[in-house]
Amino acid sequence: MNARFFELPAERQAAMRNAGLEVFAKQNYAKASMEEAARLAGVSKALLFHYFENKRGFYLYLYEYATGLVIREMSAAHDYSETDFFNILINAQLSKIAILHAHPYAMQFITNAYFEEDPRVRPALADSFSAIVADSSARFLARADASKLREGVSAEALLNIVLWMADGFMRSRTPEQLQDLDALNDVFLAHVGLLKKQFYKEEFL
Amino acid sequence: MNARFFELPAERQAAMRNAGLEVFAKQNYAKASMEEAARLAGVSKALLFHYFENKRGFYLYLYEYATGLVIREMSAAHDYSETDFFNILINAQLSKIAILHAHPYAMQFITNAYFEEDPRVRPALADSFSAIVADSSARFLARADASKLREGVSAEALLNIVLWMADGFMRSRTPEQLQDLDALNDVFLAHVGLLKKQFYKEEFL
DNA sequence: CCGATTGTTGACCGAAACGGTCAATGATAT
DNA sequence: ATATCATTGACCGTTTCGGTCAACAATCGG
Repeated sequence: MNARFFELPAERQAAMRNAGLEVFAKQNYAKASMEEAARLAGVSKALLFHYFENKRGFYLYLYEYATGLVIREMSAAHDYSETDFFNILINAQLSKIAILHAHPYAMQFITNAYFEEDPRVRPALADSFSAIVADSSARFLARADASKLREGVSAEALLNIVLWMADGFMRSRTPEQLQDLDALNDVFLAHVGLLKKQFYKEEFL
Repeated sequence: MNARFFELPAERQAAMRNAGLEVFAKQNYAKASMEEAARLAGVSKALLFHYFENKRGFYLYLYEYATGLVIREMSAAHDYSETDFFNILINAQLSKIAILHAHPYAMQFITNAYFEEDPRVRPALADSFSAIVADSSARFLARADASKLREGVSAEALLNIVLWMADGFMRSRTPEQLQDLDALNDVFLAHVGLLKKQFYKEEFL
């Protein structure tokens, strides 16, 4: 790619990046259109090809950008000293909410990349990132303090419930709801608080 | 449309329908391709146009089919005498699971149709179906017996949790997992059972 | 004020895919 | 044998695809 891209005003860079993340988040590599990305970014198609050698180069730059962004944001907010079951999950989910608020298409882009099979880009996509995500549940369960949970409550099952719920919650948000970060956090915290109240032994509430 | 379509062997009808539901579930009306639908159905594009006058006719037939299917399946399993909070939700979700098992793209097709804005089809899409879905939560809350819930538990909040969780659960299923209907039901029931155990007063367990 | 560099675009290219048509083929049933 | 009908490959004109390029405009160092 053309390194002069990074000399552009930040908003222009962001416009191209966000447009690219959007088209590749909504379709697979083959079907996503550079023309549409340019349209969404508000620049000419020729300009996109001026900064990125071709579709593949654009895609791979976005991949690097999105994975870097998510790893950075997720680990920045991570507190390794925290052991409370719900607090760990809440912190992780608040980070995800913040990412989705600031970069609505970055997560979906990464998810698509994980399943992307196009031979033009598949070999260039690392599995390291997916590997980190894959066993994050195991690492969570190893660290989270399950002793605060009421008798007979499976930590794995409760983790599933919270993760599925968080996923469903985020997906059911309208674009307007995604705009209001504080309201988003409040609603999520209120519901997870309800879970916590029922699943923790009384002495830990 | 050509009524002779219904004289075809059932598998052939299903192949065309499922292919159509798939392409319109994955893309909006404008971007979805009749060519791809034919490819997925394993028939020639000309045959599709033989049975459906044009893209619009195909889409509108699928809309009618999908909404009819979902309404039929959902109401067939519905028990109006049931008032238990969790049982109502479980029954509804088991119906959804069965639909998603048998017609993996019908639900997403309907969701897309709800947001479809293309002027060629938008005017022909009824809002009656969406209206039914929209206030189903209110009707549920009016009928469900919230008195079994522990002190201080909001029925609305718990409903959200279960719905979001069910949504996240279904979305995280792999295609292979979607194949095994019994296992699907078991996993879902186990998790919802865990919720029930914590949210119901002890005398109702 | 100059010329060189760089940001930006409209017009264009050949190829592919689009929605849609049609003549021809093959099967079936009377 | 004939009429009916399922089915398709080839084709139409149009649009969109990834990608290129010449040209214009802005900026900047001398």
